[in-house]
Order: sequence, then structure tokens, then C-alpha cells
Amino acid sequence: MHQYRTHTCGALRAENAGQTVKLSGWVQRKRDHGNLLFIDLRDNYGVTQCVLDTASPVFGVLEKVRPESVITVTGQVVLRTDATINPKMDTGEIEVAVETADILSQADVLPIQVVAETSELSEEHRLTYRFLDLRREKPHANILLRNKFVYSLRRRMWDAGFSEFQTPILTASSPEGARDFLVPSRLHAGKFYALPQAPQQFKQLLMVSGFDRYFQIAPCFRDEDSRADRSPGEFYQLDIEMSFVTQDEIFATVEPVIQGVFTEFAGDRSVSSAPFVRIAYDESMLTYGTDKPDLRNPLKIQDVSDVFAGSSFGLFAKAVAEGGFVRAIKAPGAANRPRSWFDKMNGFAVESGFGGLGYVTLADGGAKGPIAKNLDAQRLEKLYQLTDLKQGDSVFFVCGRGEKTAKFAGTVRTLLGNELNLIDKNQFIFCWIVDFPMYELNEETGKPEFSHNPFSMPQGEMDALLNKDPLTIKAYQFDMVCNGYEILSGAIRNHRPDVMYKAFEIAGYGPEVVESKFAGMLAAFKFGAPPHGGCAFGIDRLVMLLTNEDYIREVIAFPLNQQGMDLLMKAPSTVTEKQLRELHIKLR
RNA sequence: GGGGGUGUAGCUCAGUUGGUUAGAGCGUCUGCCUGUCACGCAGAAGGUCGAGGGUUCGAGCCCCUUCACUCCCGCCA
Repeated sequence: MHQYRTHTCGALRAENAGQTVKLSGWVQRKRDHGNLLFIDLRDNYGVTQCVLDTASPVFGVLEKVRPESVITVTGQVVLRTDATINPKMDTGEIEVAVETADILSQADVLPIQVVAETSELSEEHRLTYRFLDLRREKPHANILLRNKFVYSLRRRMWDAGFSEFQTPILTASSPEGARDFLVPSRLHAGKFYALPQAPQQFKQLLMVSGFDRYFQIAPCFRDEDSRADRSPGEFYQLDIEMSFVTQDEIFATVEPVIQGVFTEFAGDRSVSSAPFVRIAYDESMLTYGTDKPDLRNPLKIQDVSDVFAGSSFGLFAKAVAEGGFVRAIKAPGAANRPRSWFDKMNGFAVESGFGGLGYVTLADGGAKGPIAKNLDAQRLEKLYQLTDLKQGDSVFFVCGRGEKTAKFAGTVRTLLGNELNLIDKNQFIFCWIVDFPMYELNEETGKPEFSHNPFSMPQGEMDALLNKDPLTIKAYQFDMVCNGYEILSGAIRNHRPDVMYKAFEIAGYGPEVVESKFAGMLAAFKFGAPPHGGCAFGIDRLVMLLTNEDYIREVIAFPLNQQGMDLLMKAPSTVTEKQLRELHIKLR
């Protein structure tokens, strides 16, 4: 019987000694001693050293074979001598004495060195030769870990009583949200399908259909620009929806899944235990200057407007009098840093478009720094108290108004956390961000608009919509955050047509808009819709966290580059005129 | 759409104030080598310095234009 192998390249051990085996794999490395030749043969499972000398009839053939060629060898497993055992290899106690060999696929000279390359390769080059890049140890391991991770997620979801369904890839363009990828219709001239940005409406329809607990490892498509943590074009979500649930019940369902899967793959890194901390959106913006705080960073932002209000530090006093604020971020133990370090911090603020970063240092029993002399003893004491300032600490100030300044305080918090080495990289700290505002003010029109998901149920439902200032209404809308990354977004949905009409009315959309844009869902909600809610995890981002990668493309087998191109398959590409004609698309 | 960074050998990079024939490591090729495991030793080949224009006696280096990649802002309900 013909076969390519009796064992994989990671299988053989001392107890196999004496057996005649057949291995197939890639020539990872050749060490040619003239009359003695070592070949490290690699496959998905490991590496085995093969050895032969001039006595072997295939010596001449294998001596010439290039690295990364695919070969099959047969030979006897022999124990290595004590002096030649390689403890770094799983198969390091043995080697295969090659008797016969076939070259199955000769490799050309390589554009990428697959093994033991310490230097970084350019991403452009790696993606052009992704099939070689993925032979390299770390990228290969990342993709394998992703597989195990997704398997574990599925198992945990099934165990929690969820069922997996597939939803359409060719669907309708949605008026809200990100830019759609469009697919022209051949049968319907001038009309287009859209690839789903998320299975949002379908999963809600599944709830109306009575399925109760749905999940899907779902591809999502958004035609927006990429980032280090945002995949260009397409990404995968663990999409979840449940009927007859409250927000608390969603949290209680999802926490053990994510806590469990992270514990499974985190190695010696620590994972938050459930229930995770909940932080209101408004509090997060104040305390962390962001809605995705990295809680590994112990620093908190403090409002110290009162310290400066009416003080002789005119710049801040005036800003506070005019409705602005001063926020403080403590820099523990920074007092002994040189002046140049403080200048660097200030320079960063100026580069970011802010006036600067004021600071006060508490050292040698007194307050130092350019601002300190403008604050009397009482104000300084209040500052120390508010920021818990101790001898040897410094505190930085951000002054201004609006969300932009609040977010800059968050940037400074992150910067200081990194500069002062306050972030423990061996932790995964999860939290919930809750109570997102339902509406926010559109600065141009001066009118309220949806700040996040228009399908979310407003807290207080119809009563709130009728009786509260729209800008104070919160939504049952939430995110989960880990180490500064948004890894989940979810909501209790608005399943009541009357509340939906009213919610859209406040955002300036008449009933005809709701009816035309969300016809399917609205129709469904008129025939008995259960209260429901759900959420979606970003799978790529979760794997990125677990593999310790900074770039999401490191955990995607064949990612598009930043310009949305597949350098290997050459996508996007031009098509024939015939194809365009069939799709009713005229050139030019 | 905007801002920053990068672009020199197959790969990763160095290249001083503008000055002789543009270098290194890895890879490739050739030769030697029977216990290596990033094998070693000797040698060789390999360059439109992203592209175009300009300044200059002279440009990898300075100026202008442009292209590509990448990071960030916008954007991502």
C-alpha cells in the first residue's frame, strides 16, 4: 500500500528506536558536512533530524535539495548518542538514518527565509508570500491557536444551551452604520446586495421566530479603513442573541464563557474572575478618559477644577470660570525625573494640539513646578487630598472643555502608565461599560442623534422618551473591555414598534423612514416579538490578545493589507467587459 | 479625506557635512569538511539607491513632484 508517511515529524521518540519509518515534510535546514548530511524535516507537528552519509544511495540527491522543498524519506529510527541528544527538540533523542528518499516538490530560491529569522519582515512582503510566511513558527502557531480558540468557544456556547445558525451573506444594504460592501445584481438591473456588517437584523428575526438562544461565528464586512486592531474589510464575530433576558442575565451568561476560554488559553497570565467590574459610560469618560479603559493601568483621572477655580493661576481659573474643567493625573514617584522628562510630556501635549501639560511635583516637603507658586497652601492641600499625592509624586493637569479634553486626559493617563511602567503585561482585566447614552448632540445641527445602536431599548422605555431630556436618556447598551480593547458590544433590543417610532422621531426620522428602512424587522415586531437582547465578541481581537500580538492581521490567515488588497490573490481586480455588462454596469 | 514614518543587494539594514569603485549580516552559488542541530572554513555572484524632475564640477544624501507600504486622526450605528 502506498503511503506518504508512517509517522509525523513530531511523533518519534526513543521507544521507536529500531523501527523503519517513513516521514514526509519540508526541508527546514540542511547541515552538510561534506560526507555527512543532516536534514531537519518539518511538518505541522514537529521537526525530526534525518541523517545520511556517502554510503547512502540518495546522498547525492539530498545534498542538492533546496531548503523548503518537500521530500519523503524512509529509514531506521536510531537513538542518538548521549553527546548528540538535542534537548531543545521534542524528537531530540532520536534521528532517522535515511535509506531512501523522494523529492516530492523542489523549492525555488526563497523570497522569505522561513526559519530562525530574527529580523522583522515587511508586512507587504509577508502577505505577498503568505503561504511561506505561515510556515514560520509564530504565524503558524497563531493560526492553530485561533482554531482551538474557536473550537472552545463553540463548545462553551453549545454547553450553555445555544444553537448555531447561519445567516445570509448576500443581504440588503443598511442605512445606518458603516459603509457597505455592495454586490451588483445580475437579475435586477441597477440593484445591489450588500454584505452584512453584522447579522444584527437576522439574529433578531430568529428571536421572533422563537429560537431563543442563538449564536454564530459570523463573518462581518465593513468598508472602513483599518487600524492595528481593526481588520480591513472583513472580520469574525461570536454573535449571540437571547430571548426573554435582562441585561444582567446576558452578563451572567457571557462572563463564564469568556472567563473560561481566556483561562484555558492564557497560560500563566491572570484572568479577571466573574462577575466583571461594571463602569457607567459617564464615569469611564471621567475617570479613564475613554470608553475602553485599560484597567491594568492603576492611574485614575481626578477632576480638580475646584482647586483652580478663582486661583491666581489665571489660565486655568479663567477656563474653569468659562465652563471648562481641569483634570489631574497622578504620576507616582515621578518627582526625581529630570526636567527634560517633564518637557517631553509637555511637548507631547503640544504635538497633540493642546496648550501643554501643567504639573506639580511634591518633593522635599513642598510643591514644585511652574504652577505651584500660583496655588496657596489651602488649594495645594486640597489638590494633595483629591489626587492622593505623596512625597515624591508628581501630578499632571489637562485643562479645557468638552469630550476632546476629557479624551486627552485619557491619552495622558495611558502615556504615564507606560512611561512609569505601571502596566502588568501578565494580566487580562475585563470590565463592562454600561449605560451608554441613547442620544448625543449633533454639533452641526444642534439636534439629538443616535449615539450608538438605534435598535437598543432606552432605559425607561416609552416613559423616558416622552418625559426626559433626550440627552439624559441612557440605553440598555453595553461593551466589554479587556486591557484597553473593546472586545464585545451588545444591547437589550427595542422590540416594541411604538417605542421604536418614538425613538426615531426624537432623532429626526419620521414613521415613513422607519417603515422603509427597517421594514422586515418592523413587520416582525407586529406579530409577537419576545423581549430580547444579545451581543457580539470580536474573535480576531480576542485571539490577538491571547497571542500577545499588537496587530490583528497576525491572527488572520489571509488578511487584506491596509489598503484593502489581497497581495497574494491580487484582489480587488479588474473584470471582463462581459461580466460588467451582465451586471448592468457601464464602463466610464 | 488629513497628519507622521519608511523606501538602498533575494531578505533585514548601515551609509558621517554632498566627494574615489555604495557596504554588513542572512540567503544564493562554487570548493573543502563524518556528529551537526543558527554547523564550520574559503571564495564568488548579486544594486535603475521606489519613480520623475531640479540644484551642483559632483547627489543614496539637498529641493520639488509623484508612487508604494505602514502607523495615527477622521470613519467604524
